[in-house]
Amino acid sequence: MPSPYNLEVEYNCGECRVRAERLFCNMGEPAVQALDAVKFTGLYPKGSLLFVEGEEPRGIFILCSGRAKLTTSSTEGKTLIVKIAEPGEVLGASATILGKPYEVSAETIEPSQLNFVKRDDFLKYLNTHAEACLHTAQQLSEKYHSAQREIRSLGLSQTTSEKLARLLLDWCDRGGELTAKGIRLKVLLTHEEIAQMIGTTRETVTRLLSDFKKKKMIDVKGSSLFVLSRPQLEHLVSV
Amino acid sequence: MPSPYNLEVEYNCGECRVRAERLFCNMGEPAVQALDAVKFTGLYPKGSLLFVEGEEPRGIFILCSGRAKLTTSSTEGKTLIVKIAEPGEVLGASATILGKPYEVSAETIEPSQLNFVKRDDFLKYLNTHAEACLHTAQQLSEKYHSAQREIRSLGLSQTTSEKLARLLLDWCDRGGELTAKGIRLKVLLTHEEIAQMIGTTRETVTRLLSDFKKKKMIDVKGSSLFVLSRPQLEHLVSV
DNA sequence: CCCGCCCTGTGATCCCCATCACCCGAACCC
DNA sequence: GGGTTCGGGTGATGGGGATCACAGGGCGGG
Repeated sequence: MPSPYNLEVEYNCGECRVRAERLFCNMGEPAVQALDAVKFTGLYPKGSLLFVEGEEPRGIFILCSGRAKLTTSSTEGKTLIVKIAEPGEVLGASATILGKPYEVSAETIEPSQLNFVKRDDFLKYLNTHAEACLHTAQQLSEKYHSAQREIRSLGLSQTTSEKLARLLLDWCDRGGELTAKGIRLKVLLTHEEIAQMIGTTRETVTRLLSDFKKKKMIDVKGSSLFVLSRPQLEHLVSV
Repeated sequence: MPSPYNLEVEYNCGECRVRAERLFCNMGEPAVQALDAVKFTGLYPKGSLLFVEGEEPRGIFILCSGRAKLTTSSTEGKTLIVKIAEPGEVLGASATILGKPYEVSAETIEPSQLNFVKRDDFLKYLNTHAEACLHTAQQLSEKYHSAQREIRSLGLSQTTSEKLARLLLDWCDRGGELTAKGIRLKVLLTHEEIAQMIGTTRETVTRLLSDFKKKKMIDVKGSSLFVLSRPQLEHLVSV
């Protein structure tokens, strides 16, 4: 099958190979088939806006592959990246359920496959499929959980280096690759975006990273970031 | 019926007068009766710890009356108040659903009635009562929504006065009483607690409040706080 | 090839607010 | 009545980081 953006596309949830690994999608046949019936599969290039903060909820997006950043921004143009969504996550569920405006914006940062379900269809689906409802509750719990982590990081950190250290440690836990040189992280974000993740400025991120380098805690080679001394990083984090 | 702490107690959800107003409890007969069968009603004085951050989830608490503060704290002893929970809210649901440790601590700040449901019972209840599951999803959506607001406030505010102004405006929206002198708020929190809500120090809150007073934006009489000029407060808030 | 754009790196400056230190009044309780 | 505790009010000080300004480097596109 020809697939744009070099994406492996799976149009049929029933045949999806990775379904079992996905918190939400891992449901029994009836629920999956019913989902297949109402969803619209879409392919999106990097930088696609799925929905915008404040907009009335049109429905939910299930992130099948790729990644998306969830952001919120002030009228002054300052932007905060709330979360980088990974495959398997459901985007826009809370707003869709409550019928309130989306509380964040969602934008793909890689070519991505997403399954869209219209609001009415989704609500009907939840009402008729208890299993889907349960999985949605789990998804929402996860989302709340990670929002809570973000709150801790933003509210309890004393200094900006603590926030940055916490972010790096977070990355180690979820995508670190062990090498001889230390834990290798692929950094696909610019300093600007890292700054937006921890609520600071681009310059400060640059300065802190080179400070970490000077102290031999990390090393940067191209888009790879090596964590040389995890203990030192942890030492910066109080909480 | 004799009731400790001057609380009106309702032991029977089926007969609860305010049930219809409560997002979660407003369910049909079967779901309510099943809830009645597994819940334990408890009365708690001010300052009761319902659960503690990091603890394995024992179950959920439904806040029938009273209020509770949800907090998270660093090892250094710094505390952040994440939310003041109001009657009708379900506490500890996300941790209970995921089987992960509670992500916040919950402590009553008024004498409160709470209905407790053990984890296993709650999970069974969700599995057998689709309506309850749907209402739980709504509850979780609400929680996520308010967490998102908190993230915005913590991450996007430029200054502390902005955060404080935002908090006051929030209070106006949810519990303001219109009087000739302006919007009256009953402040039941100490400066210390206000500081913990916006991630700053007690001294700064004191200074900012007296600054606001000097600028005739607010006035304080005992535990009443009058918002004299809402527009001026809004002007401090950029987002 | 060279121009423009985006990302990174760094210096200088300034100000907000955390921190420490102390005082005061009110409530509370031996 | 005299401690004691708790909440509120204020001054002095210092540092962290936002802000502004500019320089270099990689990279794509005309």
